[in-house]
Amino acid sequence: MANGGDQFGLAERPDSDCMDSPKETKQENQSYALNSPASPQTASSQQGMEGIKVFLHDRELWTKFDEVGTEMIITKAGRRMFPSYKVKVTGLNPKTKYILLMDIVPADDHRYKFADNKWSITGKAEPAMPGRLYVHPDSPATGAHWSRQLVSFQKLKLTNNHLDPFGHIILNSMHKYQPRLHIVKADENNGFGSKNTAFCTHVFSETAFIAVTSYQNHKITQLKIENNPFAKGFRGSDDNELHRMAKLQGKDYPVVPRSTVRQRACSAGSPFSGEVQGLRGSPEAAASPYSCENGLNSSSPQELLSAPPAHYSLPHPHLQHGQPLQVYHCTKRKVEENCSSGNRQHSYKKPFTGSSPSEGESYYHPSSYPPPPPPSLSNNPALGLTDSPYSSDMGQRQACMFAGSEPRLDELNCAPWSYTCPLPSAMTPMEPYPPYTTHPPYSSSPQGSRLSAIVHQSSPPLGEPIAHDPYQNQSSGPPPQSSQNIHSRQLSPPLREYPRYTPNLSPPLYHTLETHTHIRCGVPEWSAAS
DNA sequence: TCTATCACTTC
DNA sequence: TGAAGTGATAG
Repeated sequence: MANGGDQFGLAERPDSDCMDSPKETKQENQSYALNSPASPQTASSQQGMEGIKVFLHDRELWTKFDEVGTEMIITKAGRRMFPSYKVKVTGLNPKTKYILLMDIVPADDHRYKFADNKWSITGKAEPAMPGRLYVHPDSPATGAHWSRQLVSFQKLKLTNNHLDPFGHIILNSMHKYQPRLHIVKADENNGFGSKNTAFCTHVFSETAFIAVTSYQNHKITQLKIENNPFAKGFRGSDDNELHRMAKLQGKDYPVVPRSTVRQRACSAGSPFSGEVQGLRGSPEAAASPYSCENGLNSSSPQELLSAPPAHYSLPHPHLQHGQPLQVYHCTKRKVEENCSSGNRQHSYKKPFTGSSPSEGESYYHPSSYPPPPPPSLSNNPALGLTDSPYSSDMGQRQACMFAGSEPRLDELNCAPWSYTCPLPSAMTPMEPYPPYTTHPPYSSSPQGSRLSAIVHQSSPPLGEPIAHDPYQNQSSGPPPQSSQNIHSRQLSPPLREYPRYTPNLSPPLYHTLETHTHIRCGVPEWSAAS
């Protein structure tokens, strides 16, 4: 791959302030574990999170895009990502319930432009959009469930509508982002956010992308057309395309598609070759994700919530491309801790690039950094996910989104975010986030805190040190470890719906959790997990 | 840059 | 069969 990371200008890697440098953190294969220095408790706190490994599905395809400089269309109505974000997860306790969710955080604080066939920085990023979390519709579900098959986030949609009422992830056009996967151990209520919530975060640098309202690089257009079934109609090696175009234009004669022309013109070099090259860092690393494990948060989930989004703030977190992020464990620390130090900011900056680990390697992320952490889960009922994961209606289940206000890293802090769970049906429109404010008001609400943290963190996280996971990256194959045993799914106990979310969480909640998130009351079956 | 609309596709 | 996801296109 190209230089991965550079394409989009991400050259820098996060430093380690907060986190240990990748190297340090990196632990070989297994590393994800938690040993993050930061967390003292790693062992215990991380309760079972340490052996979790995540493999990006279709890594090769992601890598192809990454090498060119992945672009994702964002529309007012919401657009799916392609390639789709799908992962294979192993190392989960079959009986323990987990909540899988994603967030997409700013990869740096720049605004990009595509000119001269390449991406370049054109200024400072706009304020981050409200951070939102996309909770996988099957959540909460047992480790057996998640391990059994690929976990797909293909229904996740991206939008540029700051007031989006559907719970889609809100992004700014011409800005670079990094998707992150968070695996959170469900609490007694099948939610997350409680104090001892354990979670880990995985980042695949090759999934970084620049959000656009229309494709800038024709190479990306071509890759999308070639690989996305829904774009099949545009594949036209034959005359089909010309005929189609002619038809569209109402002409009898073949017309050369504009795109074709344009593409040709551009195709010459890789766009990103320029300074800003790719999102990704080293090609090699591509597959691996890095994760940061957070073992547990001691702090209540809420704390997490409260954490601010980090994005911008961070100095550039550029992730390294290619590198796997591994999990950072933020373990137990309180948010404050996480957030606090100023230094941390820099941490992000440093890209993991440095030595990007080879594919195989993974870096361990210390969780320390404030936010990187995952989603905060909240105790809130709201956040609680109730349902039975397996319920037949899964289809119906919708993913929940949690929104935060802004994820800013800057502050590193702990500003709280709001999250929402939008459900299409049930969603309540939430309020928009406070527009770009930096700190959301919500900050510290207990309830939301953790989530927000995650959310926020999300942003920041990128910068954070990430661990690379060697394994993870392996695109395909997950290591054997995953236990395939499938435990029967436990149905969840009766669900409880939660009352809508209240203000405490974060103000902007976009949505009600109700739907998705119902929380259940006691069902401790999984408790054993750790 | 962004949006609405189009024809085409998958599901 | 219709809903929904695609990139292309014009404005």
